[in-house]
Amino acid sequence: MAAGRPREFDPDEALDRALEVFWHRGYEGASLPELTKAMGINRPSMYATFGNKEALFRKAMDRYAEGPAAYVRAALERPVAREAIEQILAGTVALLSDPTHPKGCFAVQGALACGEASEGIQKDLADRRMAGLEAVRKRLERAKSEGDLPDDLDPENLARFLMTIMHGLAVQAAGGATRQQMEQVVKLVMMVWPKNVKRPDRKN
Amino acid sequence: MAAGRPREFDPDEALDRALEVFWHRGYEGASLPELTKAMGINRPSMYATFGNKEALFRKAMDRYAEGPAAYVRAALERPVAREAIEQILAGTVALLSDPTHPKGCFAVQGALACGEASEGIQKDLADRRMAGLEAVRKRLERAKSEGDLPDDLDPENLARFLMTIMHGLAVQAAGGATRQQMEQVVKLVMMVWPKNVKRPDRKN
DNA sequence: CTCTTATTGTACTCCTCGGTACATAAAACT
DNA sequence: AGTTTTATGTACCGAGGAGTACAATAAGAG
Repeated sequence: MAAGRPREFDPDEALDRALEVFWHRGYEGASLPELTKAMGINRPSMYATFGNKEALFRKAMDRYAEGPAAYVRAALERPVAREAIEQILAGTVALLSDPTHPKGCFAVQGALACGEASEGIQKDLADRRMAGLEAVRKRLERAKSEGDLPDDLDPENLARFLMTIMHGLAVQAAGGATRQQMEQVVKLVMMVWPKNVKRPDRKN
Repeated sequence: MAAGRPREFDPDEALDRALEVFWHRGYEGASLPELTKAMGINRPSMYATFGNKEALFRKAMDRYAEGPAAYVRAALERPVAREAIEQILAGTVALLSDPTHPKGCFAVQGALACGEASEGIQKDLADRRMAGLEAVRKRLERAKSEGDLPDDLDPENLARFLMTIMHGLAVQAAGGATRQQMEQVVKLVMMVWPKNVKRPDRKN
């Protein structure tokens, strides 16, 4: 089989650049000229490699989940629930205030409100956020079954509370809040989050 | 002075309709055809009355602050800080789950991320959110001076915590969260919010 | 009734958008 | 070598965006 002319760019790297633009501008606010310029390629190369703007955005979503947002999954693996939540919030603040990324959260500002043509993207992003909620909820269910969470607290409500904080911080960051300001909010949250029930080193 | 042909629509009502469209679609996602159709007028009438799309959006911002979002100001006038905060959160949930309005918060999703051309709008909306933060902060400063807030709590941090909850709820609502789900979050917040220090009826 | 003024509706303008045709270039295969 | 295959770059396409020119219309002023 003939292999043809080799590609002159790294698709993963180009995707990372595209993610940054979508992150900064949102799906609709990111134009193809701005995207391709950031990616360092021309338009036909983008279409040949990624399909179209929508497909590029979806691949950027995956990239975000596996890259910048991977800290959530990692944090949830902690044996003690309270530490998992603490680590999630620390990771959130770190990401939101990382000067090497656009301000805010890609999953929030990628397509929070949009024209009719982008409603599919909007829904998919909302589903991703919902998946995050589910992951936290499941982790808190586990904590409850392990006696790692007070009996009178509902994992679903607590998970939604945590997502509310995360998404609220994302809006603060988009509006220019500093790392210190967000850290203070997290500090308040952790002051009121249920204290450990089980010993840190007992299980898992 | 000759008065000319009379206007055939009510500007305030038309502005309300425009607000709903901007609320639903965001600044960039709202097209002029969709706007004017909802307003029940044609394009030249819109330009003659409001200036242009950007001016229309800014007037919609004012309308939002004085209308749907006016509950914040009202709540802050309550004599007891904890009741003020409770009322703000109740009002937030009520607004976010009001089926007569688009899902979510206009001030958050109006222009959270956008193209370069709309950055002025984006900044102005962020300033509005910041003004809300300032109003809450001032109210909590007052509470502190009145002995209505524990000494070890910083009004600024607490205010930002509250805004984080409000904006986080706005994202939840945009993603389809129900009134009940949001109420549960608020319940959790109020469980941990500092209890009254002064008597409810002493001052003011 | 006529003149003036301001709104209305249609039909445009120009611009940018996402997406693509097509010719050229650079590799592998025979 | 020549052929095949794939990527690149330019230059385009139709669609939809915001904004406007202009003629028609509806009131008050004289």
